[in-house]
Amino acid sequence: MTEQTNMPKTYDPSSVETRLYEKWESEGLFRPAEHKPEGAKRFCIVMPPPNITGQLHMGHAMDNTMPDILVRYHRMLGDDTLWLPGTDHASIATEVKIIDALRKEGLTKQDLGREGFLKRAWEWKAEYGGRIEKQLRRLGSSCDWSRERFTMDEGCSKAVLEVFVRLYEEGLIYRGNRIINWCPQCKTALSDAEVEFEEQASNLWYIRYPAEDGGEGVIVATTRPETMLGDTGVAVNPEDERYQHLIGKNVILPIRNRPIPVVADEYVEKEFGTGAVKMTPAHDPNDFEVAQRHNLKVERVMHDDGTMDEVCGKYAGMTAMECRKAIVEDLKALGLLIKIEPYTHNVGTCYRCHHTVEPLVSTQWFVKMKPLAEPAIEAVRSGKTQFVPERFDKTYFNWMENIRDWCISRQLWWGHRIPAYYCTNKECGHMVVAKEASAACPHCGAPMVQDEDVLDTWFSSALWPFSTLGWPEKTEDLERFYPNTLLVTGYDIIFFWVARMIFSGCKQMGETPFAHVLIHGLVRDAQGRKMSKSLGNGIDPIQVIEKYGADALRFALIQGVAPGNDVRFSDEKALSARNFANKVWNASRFALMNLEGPADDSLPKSLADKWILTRLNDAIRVVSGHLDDFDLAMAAQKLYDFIWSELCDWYLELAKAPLYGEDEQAASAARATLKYALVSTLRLLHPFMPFVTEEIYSYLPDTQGSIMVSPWPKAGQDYPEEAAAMQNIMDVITAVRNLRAGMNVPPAKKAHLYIVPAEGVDGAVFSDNEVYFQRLASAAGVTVAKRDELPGNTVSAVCPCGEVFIPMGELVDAEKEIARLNKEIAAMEKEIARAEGKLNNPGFVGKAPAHVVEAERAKLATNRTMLEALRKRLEDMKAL
RNA sequence: GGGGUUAUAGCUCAGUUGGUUAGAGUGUCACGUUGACAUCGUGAAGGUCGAUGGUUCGAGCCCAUUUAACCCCACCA
Repeated sequence: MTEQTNMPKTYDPSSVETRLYEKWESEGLFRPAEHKPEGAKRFCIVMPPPNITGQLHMGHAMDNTMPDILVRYHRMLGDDTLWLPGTDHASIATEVKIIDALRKEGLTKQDLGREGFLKRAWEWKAEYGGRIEKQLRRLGSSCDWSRERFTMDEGCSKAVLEVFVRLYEEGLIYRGNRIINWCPQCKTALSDAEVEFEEQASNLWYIRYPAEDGGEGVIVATTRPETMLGDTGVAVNPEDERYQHLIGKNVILPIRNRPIPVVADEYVEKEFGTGAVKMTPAHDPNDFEVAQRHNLKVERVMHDDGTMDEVCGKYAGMTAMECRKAIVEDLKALGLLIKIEPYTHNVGTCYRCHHTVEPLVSTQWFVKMKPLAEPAIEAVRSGKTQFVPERFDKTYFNWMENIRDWCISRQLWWGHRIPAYYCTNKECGHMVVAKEASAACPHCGAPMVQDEDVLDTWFSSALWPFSTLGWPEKTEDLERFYPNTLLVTGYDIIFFWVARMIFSGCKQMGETPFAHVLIHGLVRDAQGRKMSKSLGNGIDPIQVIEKYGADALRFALIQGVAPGNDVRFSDEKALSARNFANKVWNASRFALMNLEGPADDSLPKSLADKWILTRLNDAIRVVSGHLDDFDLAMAAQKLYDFIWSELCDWYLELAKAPLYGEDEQAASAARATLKYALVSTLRLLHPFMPFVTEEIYSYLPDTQGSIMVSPWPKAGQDYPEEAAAMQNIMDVITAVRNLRAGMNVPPAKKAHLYIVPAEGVDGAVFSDNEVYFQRLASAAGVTVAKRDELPGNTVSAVCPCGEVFIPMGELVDAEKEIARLNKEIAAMEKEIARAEGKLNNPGFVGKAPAHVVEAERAKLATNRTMLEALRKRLEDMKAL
């Protein structure tokens, strides 16, 4: 060792990560240049904004690790790189949390009033909004915090107003009384996307609706007897012979004792139930549509809180469940309940509180989707936006092509208030939609009041790729970074977010918001279960960072994951990644101990030097290629293999010879290569493991500034011949190790090697590089020999480049050696037979590409030589 | 009902446009502390790539059928 290094023996992430991040941030390294550099390519990503109420979870860790790798890569490439962070106000999720907090103080949101509640919400945002940002920093996210945005900040709110008014004026936003999903718990409307279906065991109740003329009438089957109070008709299939006589007539709705018409509609399946369906247009989406076609009345029978309303008479005030019970009892008493069948069906629930959703008719605001969906479908169909992996475009098309109008109003307070103003004069009733509040009605002059509702939280996040860049103003950032290059997010929010950003971008900007959408899967627990609060199986990324370091967490998240697939996260994975970081640390530590002294790049390079430089070039090409394809897992795998199996296991060991040797020139050349290879490798690894690479970089001599703004490595000169020669040496070393291990020879016991080169292999390569065998194969020395010059009592191995013999004296067990040789011969014969079969096949020789055939021939020739050597060797052994 | 994913070593998973004798991590076994690292090194054992059929000179990879598990959408009351 020429020099002690002050690098600690093991890498301790906790002592460096925060310090490095603060340094990066304070030096402004996350920010793009003031203005776009001449000729630079754009690389821009907007961060999926986490909810302000949220705590960092593995989904966020994935959402941020992947872009960070790509952003750091492109920054090093010299691209005009921006990663824009921000947070989401998460209307319903936040409001629910605040209401929970209020309840603990014995308060309701009504107690505070709208203004008081919003004040409270902003305080909440100030308190918790910062938490997630701090946590994102711990991951190493190199986003430009100076451009950080919030969906309810002034600029984003302005964008929301602009879009709402524009769409309204074009007739793409309208207010209507339609059937929507209502959450009785959250007391708000929901969009279709916000309803999750759950399978529930229930019953199918068969109820008789007698005919008006006193006949038998019809039996309907229903899963929701309580909604019969709102029935305004019965539907049958037009072709159903059983009911022809009833079509156009009335039946009597029991309990309410009113006549309702029987209508014929294709929607009804003859085979299901009785083939007759009760129509409750106000509380069932399908019934609502049938009712539209047949002019059936729409009558609500339920309050917004899910209890039965006044028209229900004695049932008023009951919950749906209480009412169901009572109705069933009453129908039974009336003799109209025919039978009850067990039945399992899907029930819609609220995606936030999981309360059963009530479909009901209500006046809400909607976005007319068809005209918006078309350009958005085209954007993906034409390839202007590409999903990676591609298969997710199917998910996207399927949704976009079957899209229904988007209910955007929410009966909440926390969010963007709908910019609609109503005249308080009931007789006038004029409505104005405008960016500026209207104080007086333009028609009658009466005071105006603003709509009470706020917008779906996804309405504002749909604008994120451009609202964050300053739109609707024509800012330099908008010009410079729109369209974004890439969006990275999980497949679970393709509908909620990705799809809506695409149509919003197409509509407002006239251009799709991003060229690529990189989709990742869910992070699951070690058993493959979805992480959830109720299961309590969530893994906290911060705890993983504290235990193993952010680099380890990042690496564990992307390593060995096929694109778009779910990932199982386990402690073992993080441990393995931590060990890799430590390996890199120690390899660097070794290098640093030996970099003291001249390092002359112009001196003749050793075989090992030329080999590692060639392998490094390969790593540079492969890693860059995978990053260009967004294949982070493959890039990480290549780095792992190159660093551990080639750089550390071979090159560092090989380099010890010149580094510890007497030859100053050789040492100088080795230092030059070692330094170059190490710096290049650290740069390649930096996007994946930013902290450990930066920390090492700071210890290296002659490196200035931060590794994160150092240039991405470019492949240099290749040395194919020397690399092949080195590979031959490595093959022999491996064979020798193999032989020795087979005989349990301890490393301390050195042995002389006799190498008989194969035809066409220059033996000088082995003798000139004797030192490699001494260091790595416990060799006392190497003699390049002819077969007839060999000593007796040897064990041997056959490599493609020749044979190696080790005289092991009494250690040689002839019987064991013969058995081993027989085994090898058998394997070789099998392989030769395979190759011969292939090459004797005229189809293969005729149709396979020339290089494949050539490779097969070359291999066969080598194998034949090896087989011959093995047989000879067997003869010799038997002769002993 | 429609769409999608997964099935490869004991376990967890990779495997790029079809082309050497299918890889890694982890676990197991043997040996080892050789002047970066035991968070390590060397070596070994371990797989008829879910099944069947097809296309092809050649299939883990492409096609069809099939079995099993899972996910998303639709929502026959």
